Amino acid sequence: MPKVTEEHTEARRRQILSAALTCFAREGFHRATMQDIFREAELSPGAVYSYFKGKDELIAAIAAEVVRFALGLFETLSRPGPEGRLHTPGEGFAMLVRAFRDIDLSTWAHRTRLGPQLLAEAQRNPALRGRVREGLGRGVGIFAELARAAQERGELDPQLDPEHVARLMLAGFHGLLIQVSLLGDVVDVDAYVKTVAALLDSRAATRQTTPA
Amino acid sequence: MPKVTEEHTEARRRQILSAALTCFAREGFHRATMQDIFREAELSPGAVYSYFKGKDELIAAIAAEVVRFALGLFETLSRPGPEGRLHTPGEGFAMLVRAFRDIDLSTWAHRTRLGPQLLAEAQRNPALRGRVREGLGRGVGIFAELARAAQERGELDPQLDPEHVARLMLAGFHGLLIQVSLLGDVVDVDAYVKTVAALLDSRAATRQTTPA
Amino acid sequence: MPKVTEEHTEARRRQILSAALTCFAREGFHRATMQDIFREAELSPGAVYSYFKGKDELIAAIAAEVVRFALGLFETLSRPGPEGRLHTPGEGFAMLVRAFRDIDLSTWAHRTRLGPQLLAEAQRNPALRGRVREGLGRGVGIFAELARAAQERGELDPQLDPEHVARLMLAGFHGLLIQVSLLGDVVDVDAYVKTVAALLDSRAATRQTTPA
Amino acid sequence: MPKVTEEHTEARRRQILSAALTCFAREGFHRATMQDIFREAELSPGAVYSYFKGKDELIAAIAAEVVRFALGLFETLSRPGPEGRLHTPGEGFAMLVRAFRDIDLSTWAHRTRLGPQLLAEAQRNPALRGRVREGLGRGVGIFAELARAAQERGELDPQLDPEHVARLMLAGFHGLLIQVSLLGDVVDVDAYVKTVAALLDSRAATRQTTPA
DNA sequence: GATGAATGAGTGTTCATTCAT
DNA sequence: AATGAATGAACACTCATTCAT
Repeated sequence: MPKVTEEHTEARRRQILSAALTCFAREGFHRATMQDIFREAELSPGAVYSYFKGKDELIAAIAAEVVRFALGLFETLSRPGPEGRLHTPGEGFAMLVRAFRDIDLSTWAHRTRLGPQLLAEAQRNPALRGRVREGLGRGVGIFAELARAAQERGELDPQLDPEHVARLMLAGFHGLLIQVSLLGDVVDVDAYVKTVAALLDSRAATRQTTPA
Repeated sequence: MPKVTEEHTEARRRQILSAALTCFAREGFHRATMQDIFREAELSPGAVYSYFKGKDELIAAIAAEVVRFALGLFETLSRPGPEGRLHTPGEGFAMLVRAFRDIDLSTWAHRTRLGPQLLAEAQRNPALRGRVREGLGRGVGIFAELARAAQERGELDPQLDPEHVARLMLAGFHGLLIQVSLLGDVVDVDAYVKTVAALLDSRAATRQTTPA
Repeated sequence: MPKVTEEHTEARRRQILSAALTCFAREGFHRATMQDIFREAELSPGAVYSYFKGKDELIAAIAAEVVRFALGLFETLSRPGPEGRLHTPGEGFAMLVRAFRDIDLSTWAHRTRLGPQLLAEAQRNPALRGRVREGLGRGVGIFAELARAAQERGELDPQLDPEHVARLMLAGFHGLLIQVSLLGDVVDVDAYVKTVAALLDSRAATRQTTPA
Repeated sequence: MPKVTEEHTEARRRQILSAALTCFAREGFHRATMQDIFREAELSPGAVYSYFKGKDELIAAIAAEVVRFALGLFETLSRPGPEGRLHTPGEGFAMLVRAFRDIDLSTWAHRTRLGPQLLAEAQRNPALRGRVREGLGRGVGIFAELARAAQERGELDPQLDPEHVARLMLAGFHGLLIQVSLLGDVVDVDAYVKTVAALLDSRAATRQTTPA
């Protein structure tokens, strides 16, 4: 009992989760077997099962981590930037993509594979579904807020529905993951982000000026 | 039951494919068992296996159909509309979503579930991967063309990279499927399409005017 | 009813049996499927099933044919040859091998494969077992008779047990089929026959000469 | 059940192999199901599959054991006996049959059934085929050697082709298995062996006397 | 706490056989 | 008589999970 500290426990959890993530990204949730994970983690079945109740819990834990990451990011996005105003939608979008690309708890390639799988799996797995919906809802809320703020500052066409601008931003992100996971480096992520941001932001500044 | 031909055979194929689609949409490719499909199709294992070589071929056939549909649609999009000019990107996007929503070979709900699954599955399944990549490539090509034409007509900011505008359009579509599959009717598809189209099209008319 | 004559019926039976024999020799009794046979016979399942009750009956019919052939041959062997005396064991052995090799109702290669399979299958299949035992018994009987006659003529060591000489002759035949089926042309059948015959017969030639 | 090793593993392998051998001898390779083997071994499917990759490997392992046994025996036969000379062909034959009859890793009845099946199966199964050919080749080589030595000692008719005498000896063995598997105790194995040995050996003694 | 051999329900698939036409 | 689409029991095999040590 004194032997095993909390740190040890947490380290083991991370070790297992990391192995699982690698396997899931490599093979998909269903094709990856628990044996694969035991091997990747260099741990016995019993060891893994004493930290997680089963495969579903492993998937859920990974999903939870991804969603937690996203929620934290949204939180950041909802706070004014250094210039003292809320980020523009374009800035927000760029920050989302970049933050997601720069985490180090696994490679960008792994994450682009995992994202679409998680999204697809969430359709059927109630535990995932709740979490993912929460993340989605929060994302739409934040981005809609940015859009509304931009409209108020006269930087975005006031006729556009902020909620649906927000949905497009999320879609733009999810769709990017899909394209990268299937096409790899053919997709120039930076150029994509720049184009999307330009489309979202340049927008109404123009508008505003125009009519007058 | 001898001397049955062509129509009968084709009808059976459709019956099986339709049952498979229902099961895959309901349970996911991996969780759906062949038994589920036999039951849904009200056919015996042997009957199904005499039309398709196995589960993989069933998945491949469904993917092929989806991709074929998309390619046909892209073909339509690449031809000038009634006004004698190419469709604007916004029109193109709206046509894509609406066409996909209005096919009747199964419900919209089924298709929104199937899409993300197909995209996720394509990561690991080489047969799917090739097809999906082809569809993706063609889609980017067509939408980029529309974007370029719009730029030439002075309707889209010439600074935007047409390829990445096209990628965003595809992403906007895939992301929509994801959101609808997870959130259901919470998503107002028509409003979404209108917003995206407005964002894509209104654009440069304004721009044009601005500099002055 | 008038349409289909008995000849027609018999021709169909032979057509089916011949196809089955080809398939069984090519794939083995268990691996060969009824579908293979339908294809080989260019006949529908129903057609085949109206002539034979099932796969087992097909196997039984082929076995029956082989055994009938062997029994006919043994009958011939049991009758005195042109010189007015019974054949020597060596002559008998040579006649057995040559007769079996020269039937034309299928190739020698087919028959060398079928033989060992039939013998193995007879262990478990009661219908075959009875027939094969009958053939075996008759073979031992005939060859033992030849051996006894040779002993009486002073051409074979009288100390040898005729029954077991007969068993060796049959074994020499079955073992030849095995070797040919596994080694193909590596086995020089004629040289083998000559050697076996010499071993069985020469014996007494010596003997003959001796007394003098 | 952790920390089990070597002996345990080897014991399990033998337990499974033994169960498989029993089932194969009882039902034949194809009719025996894996379920039969699980039941006979009193083990679960997973347990069996963790020791052997599949049914084919089980068959291959059994074949390997039989061939290994035969090769070891041939090795023994190729060495001079107590009298300082090579065994006569008749002695060699008797040793082969007796050694095969006296192993205790399963009953003689089982082995007489397995032999012909293995020989038949080897026709189609390339893995078996290679092994069996090797055993056959070695057997012919050894027996031919014994025959040649006997010829040199003046104990065997020098006109006989040693290779084909050897083939007859192998055939005499395989054919014995066939007869015993089909006829059971009707066959007096000892008398058979004595007769065959006498035929092979007594031979030239006679010869010797003749010329004079 | 950790091990890993063992479990067994469940999977995708095959194929001898039937029977409406 | 002949067809061939359809059946469904049976098969080989997988893999998430357990538990004696």
